Amino acid sequence: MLKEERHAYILQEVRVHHRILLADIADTLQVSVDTIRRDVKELDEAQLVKKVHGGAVSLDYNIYNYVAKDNFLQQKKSDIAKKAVRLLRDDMVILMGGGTTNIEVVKHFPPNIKLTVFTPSLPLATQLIQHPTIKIIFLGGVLSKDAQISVGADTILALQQLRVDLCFLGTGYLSVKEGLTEYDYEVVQVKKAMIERAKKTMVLTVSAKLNSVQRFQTCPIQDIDTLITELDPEDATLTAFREAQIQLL
Amino acid sequence: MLKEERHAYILQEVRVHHRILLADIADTLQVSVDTIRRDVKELDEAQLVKKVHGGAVSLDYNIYNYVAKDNFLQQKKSDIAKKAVRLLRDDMVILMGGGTTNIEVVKHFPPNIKLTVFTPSLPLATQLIQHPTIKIIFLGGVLSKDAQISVGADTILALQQLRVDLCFLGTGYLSVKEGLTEYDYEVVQVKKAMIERAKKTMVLTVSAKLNSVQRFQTCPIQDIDTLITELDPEDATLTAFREAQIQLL
DNA sequence: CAAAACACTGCAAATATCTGCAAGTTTATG
DNA sequence: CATAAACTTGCAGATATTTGCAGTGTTTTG
Repeated sequence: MLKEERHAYILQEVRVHHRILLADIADTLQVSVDTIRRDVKELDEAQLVKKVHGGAVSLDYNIYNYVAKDNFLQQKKSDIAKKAVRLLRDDMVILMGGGTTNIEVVKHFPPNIKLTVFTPSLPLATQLIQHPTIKIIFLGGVLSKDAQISVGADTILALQQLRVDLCFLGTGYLSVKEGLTEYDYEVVQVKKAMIERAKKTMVLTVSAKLNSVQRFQTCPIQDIDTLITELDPEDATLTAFREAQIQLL
Repeated sequence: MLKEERHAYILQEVRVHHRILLADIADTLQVSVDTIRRDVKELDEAQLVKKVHGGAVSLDYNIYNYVAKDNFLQQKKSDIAKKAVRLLRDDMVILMGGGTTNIEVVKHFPPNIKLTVFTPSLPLATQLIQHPTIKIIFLGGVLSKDAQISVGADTILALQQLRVDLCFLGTGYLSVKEGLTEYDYEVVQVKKAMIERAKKTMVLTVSAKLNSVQRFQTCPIQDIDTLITELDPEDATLTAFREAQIQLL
């Protein structure tokens, strides 16, 4: 194998996954880690990748974005995500909706976890593609420009063929009295189908969004199994949900 | 064996495999490695291949030019995109594959055009979402991490329900003899289905990619209606395609 | 702060390249 | 047609590059 081929392979991997591990590449290409280290060093000197301890990252992939954006709300979402990933086990099949909280969950996926994720969300799928071991099935359909998810009959039909372990819903407004509500009718239809096809439904939301109500109902409160917020499960804000028999994390 | 014959053979091998090993060629042609080395040196000086330690690689595979070439390549892709959008009319229904050239086409869509676009490509859908008047239908399926498009049975089945006006294919390698080829088998299956469901198929590619061949055939040259490159349709490079009755833009 | 993972250095073996040369082949020319 | 000049090819020996490994230093992580 030519050095140039290895270089091309490394660049390709960096383009697709935004980051690589030297050991992975060495293993795949059947050469020593030292060789890959030297390759990456050259690519770094040629300003094609950025070499870091243990691997390399893409130049345009802005790691600082992630930290810089770490504002107050982001911190809460990160806390929610950490709780959510604790529910995951290898070989689970899950459904994920859209929203920045769910994206945060994907960022917190353990690097080696083996999951099958079904999603109608374009941004979520884009985030998932960067994970090395997740199998992603995108639920096709008409793309809603607002929500950036597939909606409509095709999406609902595709959902009806599934039976998954968990469903993570990251958008929407939850209230004890009105249940889960939404302002977009088409999104409601998709979420209904998602909840129906999952054994357990988890709602992920920052506490500020609780007790709000929107125009359309996705489901009554009883259909929600678990509520994950940034708050301690014992927090007084959540009392009403605790009384409604919702599991709190 | 004449030197020119060896040169032709070497160029052919480089076109097909993107790389060669001096020792392989020497063995196949039954001449010394030194001779092949000198041949490759000449081809390198003539800017037809790039000589590297142990062999040679094709120029468009030459990663060191990657950054420098990028703007140049971008200009070509922009030229291709401008030609492609001239084919669009309001209320058309089209299919678009992946690749940076297709993304460029989307960027060149007129702001008010009314189109329905079906696509299995995640990056393309993400780009399309920014357009105000396009109706997008994402073709769902298992997401290929390399190609960033949906592949597999679900995608093919969804495609089989369509009948569209135009299909834009932006990746792949086109040669008169071998037709449209690809290195990813699953992508080939999707593209086959796309071509089948479109009244007309347009291949969009920079001229450097022409006359290259990959492992799997998507379709023979006759199934392609139009070839759009950055070159003038009368350019001598395209003669073989003109003779194959391909419309050139 | 200690263990684990990773990086760096120098070295040796394998492989590739370069140089000069001699033998063979082709081409040009009177 | 004869012959010199130019080119081509393979080989041998010297030089250079690549690669994996072992030993040692550095960074990361819990």
